[in-house]
Amino acid sequence: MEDKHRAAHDPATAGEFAGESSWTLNADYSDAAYYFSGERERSMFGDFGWNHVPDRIAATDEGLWPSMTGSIEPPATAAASSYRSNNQSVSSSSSEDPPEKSTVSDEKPPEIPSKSKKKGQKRIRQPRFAFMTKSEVDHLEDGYRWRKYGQKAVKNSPFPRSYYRCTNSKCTVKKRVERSSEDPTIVITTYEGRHCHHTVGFPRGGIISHEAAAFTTGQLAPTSMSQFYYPIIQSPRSDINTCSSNIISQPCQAAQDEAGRSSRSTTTPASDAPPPQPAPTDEGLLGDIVPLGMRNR
DNA sequence: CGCCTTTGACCGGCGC
DNA sequence: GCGCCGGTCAAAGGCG
Repeated sequence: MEDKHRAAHDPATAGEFAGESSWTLNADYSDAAYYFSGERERSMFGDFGWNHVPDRIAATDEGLWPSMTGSIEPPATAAASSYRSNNQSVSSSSSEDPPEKSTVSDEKPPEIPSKSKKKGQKRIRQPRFAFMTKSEVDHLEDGYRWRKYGQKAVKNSPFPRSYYRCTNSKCTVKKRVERSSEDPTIVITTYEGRHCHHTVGFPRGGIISHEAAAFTTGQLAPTSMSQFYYPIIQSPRSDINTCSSNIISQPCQAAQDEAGRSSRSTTTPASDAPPPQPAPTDEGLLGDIVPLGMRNR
């Protein structure tokens, strides 16, 4: 009970409970989990213009997940530039989504230990999206490079939770990966924050549609969005709820800096990006999307 | 040599 | 106030 309550404001944990609890549809889609499955969800992707939504989603869309997380990446298409600009314009309206430690590298006094910086600074959650995928591997390929910075045992779960951070020093995006205690074949991935750079490798055939882009950038109304997705996470806590719609789009400063000084093609990975990855196999990429849907508590 | 993972410790939030 | 728990840090070691 307590855990469930805690889970209510913890998407990752919440996803874990998704299978046993119900969720109220919350307009706060900045902190929600989505689950897809079968033809219906496949059609959902279609509705969002995700061009390649094969049986195994990830097999084609390397940039899919980051996009879904709200860490929108400009599509490697003509629409890219327009959406980047949109993101930036939207970001200006974001009162939340402060750099948890993002721009810290520039702002944090070097003499202050990184740990102590958290003192007196209330942790402000960034928009998060959780997904459940059926996969043999824990760390699903999503087109970005991640560095593991922690692993913790999860209460009531035999499987540890891994914490990853985007390797881009200017990017604050994090993600948690854990396995469902109920179904070990299900990997729960929770993204937090927004990428401020391009994916390492772009998906073949485009990443995201206008609708999806709008969705992930918060430009698509939650009401309309809910027609296609099942946000199953509610965030009872005020600090999360209050950061709902206005934190959806907040490209980090680095993104704007890069955009300003770099004229690189949208298909060119960031400087920190390694060479394009070899053709991925199904395993290791985003696995089968697990159907969950909504339930009533 | 650089990047990454591992892992124990630490810190803050929250419930009781 | 205390204890639990999630999240993060950072040193150490491994790997290519």
